[in-house]
Amino acid sequence: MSASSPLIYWIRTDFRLQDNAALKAAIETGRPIVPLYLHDRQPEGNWALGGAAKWWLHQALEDFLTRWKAKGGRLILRVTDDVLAELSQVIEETGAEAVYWNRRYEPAGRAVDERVKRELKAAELEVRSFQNELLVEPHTVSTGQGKPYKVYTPFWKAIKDRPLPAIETPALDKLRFPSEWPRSEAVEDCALLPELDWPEKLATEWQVGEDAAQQRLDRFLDGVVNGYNEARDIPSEEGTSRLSPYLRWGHIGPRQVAHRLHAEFDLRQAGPQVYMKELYWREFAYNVLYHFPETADDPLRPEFKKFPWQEDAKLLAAWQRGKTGYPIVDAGMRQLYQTGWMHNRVRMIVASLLVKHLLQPWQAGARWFWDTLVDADLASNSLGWQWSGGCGADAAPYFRIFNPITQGEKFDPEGDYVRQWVPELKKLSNKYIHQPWEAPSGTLQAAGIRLGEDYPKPIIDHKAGRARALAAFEALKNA
DNA sequence: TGAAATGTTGGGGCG
DNA sequence: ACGCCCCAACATTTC
Repeated sequence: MSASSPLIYWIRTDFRLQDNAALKAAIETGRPIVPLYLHDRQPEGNWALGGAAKWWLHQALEDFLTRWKAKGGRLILRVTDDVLAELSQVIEETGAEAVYWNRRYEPAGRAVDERVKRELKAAELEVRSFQNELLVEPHTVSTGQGKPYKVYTPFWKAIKDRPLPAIETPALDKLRFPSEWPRSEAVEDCALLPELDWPEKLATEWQVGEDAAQQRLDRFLDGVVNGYNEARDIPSEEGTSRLSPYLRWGHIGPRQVAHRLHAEFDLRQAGPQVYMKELYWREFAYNVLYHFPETADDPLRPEFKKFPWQEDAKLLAAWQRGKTGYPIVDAGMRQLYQTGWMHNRVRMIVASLLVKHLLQPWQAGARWFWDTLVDADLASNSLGWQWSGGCGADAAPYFRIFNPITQGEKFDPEGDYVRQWVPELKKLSNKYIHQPWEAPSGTLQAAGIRLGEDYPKPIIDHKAGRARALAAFEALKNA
């Protein structure tokens, strides 16, 4: 092997130059580096990127192009239907003798990576993969019985005292690039942007890229995290980190977040401690999906395959568009569609309504979130929806049914969140903001609301919906 | 990281 | 003074 032949750094969801294990190791070889992104037009499995994710990816690629250019290099972009064939092609064009990447963990990606690694090694290339996107890789965790954890708390206890993996700082000043570059396609060739005006709304909401990720973290650690344990439940406040899309796309890594928490905070304090545990919920989600790869599509608890869902396209559509008649739910669904993101407390509330009151399969909700969230992450999304459906790892018991009225009153007591996203209810007083159908007709009129026209009546009566969900669960138990 | 139903307790009004 | 009732507040259990 020639020491001056190029090395391909294969980029997937690790759009950052800092804290990058594969890149660090690549630079240390002293070889010229070819940064490569392969856009797979026809990925295997059911989870091709959703619309919001594609929009984000487009911006991420542009950010990364700029970033590599600033370093005197390039980002090579290829659109393909066959990742292995395209990678082999680039290897041939460049004369590369090594390929490095950071590991991914979802089932389809793992299958591709295993095949690629086998084939390239058979062709006598040096192939290395690295831990970069997780604090704890799933294959290193098991219970005393040698089984995967299915409950968060024991999982957390088992791994919380492990030393944090060290930050991997690439020596960017030692970067070398080849003198001749292979051809690259343009970001536009990936055809990631939809024809709708949707992206304009997303663009006003999100700054995409590595710098923006660091700014988000700075802002969160500059105070917000101290109140996180309580403020995280109030959707009208900036009480959460909003780092989820940045973690999803690797603009920032969990090591960077965890190390700063350790360095700058006392983790016995409630705020930083609760946030750290949330970071480990992400680890738990990856752990579950890794060990139970079917859980993106099927319930972890197999008896739930027979749950008597009552699929109904109209109900689903009303939920998707934020027209259920329950203000806190509609506010959440509209925030999601308009910004590509929804506050986590509200995610639980809207999920409960869809799965319980409306008896729609959790997979339908998971799919909508997958298409509309900029942070759509297969592991977290699957875990979250199975949690809501009562059929997953450490799930809420099925009979835990959120009351959308009291949840609204508890977590949006002044109605600020509802008024922001459901402006037609703006003039309604706090007393009725979470249950407009209870308002006297004069009050509604004064607020300029004709119920059923300006704003829908409740799609289902809460008490009746709750009773029906419990009956469905009872039927499942007896089946 | 619930909610509702049911049970228990204790204070106050009142005959 | 006492028993009775009502009800709020809290605790427990049930879904």
